[in-house]
Amino acid sequence: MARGKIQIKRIENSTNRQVTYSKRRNGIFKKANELTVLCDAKVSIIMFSSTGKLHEYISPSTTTKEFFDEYQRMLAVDLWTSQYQKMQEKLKSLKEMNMNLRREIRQRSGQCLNDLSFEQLPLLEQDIDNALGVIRERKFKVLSNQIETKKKKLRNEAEIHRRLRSEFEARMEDPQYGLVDNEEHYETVIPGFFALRLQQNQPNAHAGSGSDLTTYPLLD
Amino acid sequence: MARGKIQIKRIENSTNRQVTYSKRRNGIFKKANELTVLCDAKVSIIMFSSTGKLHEYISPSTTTKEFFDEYQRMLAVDLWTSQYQKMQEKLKSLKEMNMNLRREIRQRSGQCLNDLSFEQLPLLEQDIDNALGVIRERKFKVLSNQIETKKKKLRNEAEIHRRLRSEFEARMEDPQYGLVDNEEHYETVIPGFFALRLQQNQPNAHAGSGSDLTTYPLLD
DNA sequence: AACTATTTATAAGA
DNA sequence: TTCTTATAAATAGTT
Repeated sequence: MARGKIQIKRIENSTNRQVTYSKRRNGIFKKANELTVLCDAKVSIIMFSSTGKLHEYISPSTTTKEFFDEYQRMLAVDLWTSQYQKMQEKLKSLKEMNMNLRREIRQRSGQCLNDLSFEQLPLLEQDIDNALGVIRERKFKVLSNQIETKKKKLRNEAEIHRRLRSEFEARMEDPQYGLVDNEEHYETVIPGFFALRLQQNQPNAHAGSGSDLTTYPLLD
Repeated sequence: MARGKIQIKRIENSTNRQVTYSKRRNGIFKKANELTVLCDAKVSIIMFSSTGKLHEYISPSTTTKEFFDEYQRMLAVDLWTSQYQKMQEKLKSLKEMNMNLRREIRQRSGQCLNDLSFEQLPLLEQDIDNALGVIRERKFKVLSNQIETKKKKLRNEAEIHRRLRSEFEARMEDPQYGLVDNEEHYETVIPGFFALRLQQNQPNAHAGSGSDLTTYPLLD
């Protein structure tokens, strides 16, 4: 529009196109702002250049979000139906799934058995019976492991005890040391030594707690 | 900008303002379209006049929704946070809930017991054991009810049988009727009569199916 | 809505 | 990108 008229068609020269884009963009934004002020209007302009760069103008005193909200309200066209509705469907199906899972748990807990048909009842019973077996087996295994571990520890400490005692007795016979208060000596060398001996006499005092159904002997 | 320069400030004359709005709006839309063509850009313009009227320009080859979507993507700013994000949080929490419920069911089925601590195992066992008791009780009750119902039916039909037989015998002695094929007569009066008699001899043929753990006698 | 004097936007060049 | 400037385009005020 200056120094020669131009045809309104794509500018093939890339640099030129960019320059024109920049100039005209500013021109439009300026006009938009003038319109806003002169006519007390609200204007939103968003543009993407051919290179994908984003530029926007928005009248002062408003935000793009407000603009879109108002736009939606005006047209009564929900631009977000697709995403929104999909989400709502997902939500609904999840809630339903949730409800079913809860019901299954309730039934497995022995509640709400009225929902079950006569045929389903024995199936549920059998299923839960199996599960109970598995869980008992598992509990037993875990307990056994713990017992095994404790037994090993015990053996280990008994061994330490034995060695200390023999060393102690050897020293008792060694005139280099003479007589000392044995028990105090022991406590100095291994703190908790006497507690250990006590423990040997009542080893399963705390084993098996947590279940009032089954108890297992700690030592065989 | 013609016939005299104007100040860029709100046009107080309402008619004038409207006219200017209209003229300049067209000017901007024209410029926007030129930009679209010349520079291969995409432009969206939305404006509200001071009277609240909506006008929009959108580059051909795109839609306002696409535009907003792209705009959101570009800015990584969620314009719909309020509606959208809340929903996403809800979705997330539901999914999590769902997962937990599934895990509980798995554990109640005897799977994934590794997730349980040593203390939880006996609690689960006890819980399931209780549930099993409830379910067995329930099963028994339902079975008992069914048995009770069948017994009543049976008594009822036996009574019908008894009455028919006595009526039949009374008629046999009545010379008015003479001799007839008794069984055919019976089938006509009560279809399934002979089947009923059969049933009386093996009443619990199908009772107790569905459970291989417990069976109950149909009659006491 | 049309006209037109004038302002403004801008294409091309620097 | 910015400045310059000749010129095209937009438009304020008028009809």
